[in-house]
Amino acid sequence: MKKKAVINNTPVCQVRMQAISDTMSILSGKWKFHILGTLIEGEKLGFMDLLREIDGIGSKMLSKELQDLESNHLVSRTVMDTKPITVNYAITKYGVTLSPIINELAKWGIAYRKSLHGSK
Amino acid sequence: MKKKAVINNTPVCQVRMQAISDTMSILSGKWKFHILGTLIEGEKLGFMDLLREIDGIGSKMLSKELQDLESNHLVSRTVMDTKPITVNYAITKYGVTLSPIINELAKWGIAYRKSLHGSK
DNA sequence: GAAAGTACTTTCCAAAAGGAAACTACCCCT
DNA sequence: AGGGGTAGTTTCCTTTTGGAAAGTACTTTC
Repeated sequence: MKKKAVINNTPVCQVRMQAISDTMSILSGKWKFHILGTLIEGEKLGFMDLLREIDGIGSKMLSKELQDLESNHLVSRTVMDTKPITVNYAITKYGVTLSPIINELAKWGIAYRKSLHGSK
Repeated sequence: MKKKAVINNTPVCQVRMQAISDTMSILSGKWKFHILGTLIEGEKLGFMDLLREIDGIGSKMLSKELQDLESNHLVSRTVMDTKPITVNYAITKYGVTLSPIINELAKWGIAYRKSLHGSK
């Protein structure tokens, strides 16, 4: 008799797995968390500000990632009609709902560093 | 006067950012969360079990991801001396500490689906 | 009118990630 | 000795990701 599949994959598990995939696909890429984290700290930053704040990122990636985040309503983009045209990027109310995730990731990462230290 | 950098990037922020990068690099790749999630549900699964449980994964990826997870002590691998040799994979005590992250990701993803539904 | 600042986009390329299929190797059963 | 199960590894290929550098366009300041 051949084992056919799915033992633990109940509907509940499937939904959870799908949900995790959704979240991760929205937050995928090397820079999403850096951008979100920076925007959560310093509200309302311009493109060049972000370029300076986020060490190592290039303008192509910053532009692309901001578009991704904007299309998912996590970040807002407002063109100001100042003398030299400026653009304000900010986290949205919805973007702030990611805070628990970001906090858990940071907490775990900090504990991870400590555990490496302790085990040596 | 040229703007030089780092407005909000205080030491605290730097540490948080680093921690998030650490966590994400450990959990990187398409399959890590699927594997961890499956192992958290059904404890002690064999290689072929995982291959069947995780829809779409191939043996190469499964093998590689399991090695990654094992080297970070999130998953244990035990060779059983049964008649046809079998191997037990299980989450470690340490791996279970990822639960809060996984739960937050799932929670957010479920809410995200609902918000898509509601806005239409 | 040249330099410098705003905000990007485009091109070109290298590296990383991931998948399909085949292959190894060993054991059990009939 | 052939079929089926265990646990992987290897090869070859395509897709995705990301980076460096240069270019666009428009404005203010010296």
